[in-house]
Amino acid sequence: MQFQSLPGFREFYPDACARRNHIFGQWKQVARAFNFQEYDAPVLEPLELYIEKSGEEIVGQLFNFEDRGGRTVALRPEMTPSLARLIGAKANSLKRPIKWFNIGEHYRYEKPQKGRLRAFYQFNVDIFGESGPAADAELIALLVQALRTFGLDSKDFKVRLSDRDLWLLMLAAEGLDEAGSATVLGIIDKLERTERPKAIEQLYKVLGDGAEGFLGRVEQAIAIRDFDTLSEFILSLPLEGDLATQAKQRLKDWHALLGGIKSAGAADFIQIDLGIVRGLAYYTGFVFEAFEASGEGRALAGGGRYDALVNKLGGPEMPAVGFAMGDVTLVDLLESKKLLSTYVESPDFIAIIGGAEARDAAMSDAALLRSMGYRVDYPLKDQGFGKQFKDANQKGARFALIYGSEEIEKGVVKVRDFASGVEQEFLRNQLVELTPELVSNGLQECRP
RNA sequence: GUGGCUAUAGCUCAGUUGGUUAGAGCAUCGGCUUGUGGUGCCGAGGGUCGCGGGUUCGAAUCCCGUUAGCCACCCCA
Repeated sequence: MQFQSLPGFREFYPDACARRNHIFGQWKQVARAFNFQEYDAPVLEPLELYIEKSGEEIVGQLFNFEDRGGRTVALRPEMTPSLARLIGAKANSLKRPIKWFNIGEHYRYEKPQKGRLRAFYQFNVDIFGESGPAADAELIALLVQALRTFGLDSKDFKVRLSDRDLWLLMLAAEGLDEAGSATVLGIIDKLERTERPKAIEQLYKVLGDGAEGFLGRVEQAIAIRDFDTLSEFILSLPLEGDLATQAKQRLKDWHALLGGIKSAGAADFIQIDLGIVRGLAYYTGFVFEAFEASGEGRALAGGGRYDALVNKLGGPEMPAVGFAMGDVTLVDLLESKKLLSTYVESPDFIAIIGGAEARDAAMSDAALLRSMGYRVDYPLKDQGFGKQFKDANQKGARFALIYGSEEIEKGVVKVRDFASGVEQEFLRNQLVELTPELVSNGLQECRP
């Protein structure tokens, strides 16, 4: 019987695993640089947690089952509900702002295809306890940095920035109530992939004869790419009283957000684009998605504000903003831009062993160097010198430790620096003292 | 859930109108005297040609079915 891995699940051979760890390392480093703290949460959760957040239809896309105790459970498809629970449970004792991140595997039962698997890693970054746009700016700056750290620049990706609050104001100006707004936002979210007549048909159900004119105004809004035009557009909306005040305040928030992003050096990566709505109902303010600039490929990351979710999942009122970045589309992009190399680590030392007696000496020295934290290897079976040197080279060793009968007799080991070709004998009983200097400087050609 | 494409060695692929025992490169392993460098030379292992049926004297090749993978649509927290 031949076994294969399950569809959409990956196996990581050492080179792939090293590459994955490199990506995690970069993510982690950026999160640390922004002073976010790492947390973790269970991979398996009660199914109800996800239904509560996203509704029954979610179940079709979950790895869910009944455990032996009769509990209905699911592998986590995302981190946010677990995180919201963690936050909610200790909300009153956590110092704010709460800046947390996680890197973990997530699972969705979907048909695997390009950029999308059933098991994937996500970099989740969130800020809780700060409702002002400074938090959104901080998070977007981190998102941009988390992509730039791989060598991607503003020609490679953009962060499209939108705002559900502005949309709600625009829709209020159109006379839509809350329910109507929700429906229309869903349509706007998909506008990019919908043919125009079809969109009008969908809008007609909510707006009647005004659908086509409405769509025109929506398209006008979506085309806006700079703040001044956006500002003008919003101020020209037929809003009165409280709504007009809200609109002005919201523009101030936009101004602050864009200012913050600019100060963080991320302005080149931002593209105002109200076409981004993000289908999820729980988003409440600014929303954003990082996209490959070419327009090809899937979203690299997505996020936004979700001020109501912690409360909805049983916690106190807690403003929140966060994003998630997946590893699958990121690796696709980095590969296409040739920004990934090989990350397998090479040994510091490989012993070249002349015979049985030499083997004892080599193993004893290897044990010593290993205990000092150096990466040391030696051949597990006796082989000719030529072959051993060849192998040492292929493994990328920095130094050869040569143990032949002459060296053993003298109580030394001959060290060869593969980079310079220089060899020097070291007294074996002085390895502890001499090795740090050797590793930091290597062996150089001696000049008189 | 719908559609398209593909399937030959670990990987990338050849394989003629159907014709002996299915090949190459890379990779792996061994050898080229137990004292010196990645690309050199010699050699070896490794394939039920995805699987099942059919046509034929004869099938990797033609036909039918099936499975898996990839890609696109749907969806995408």
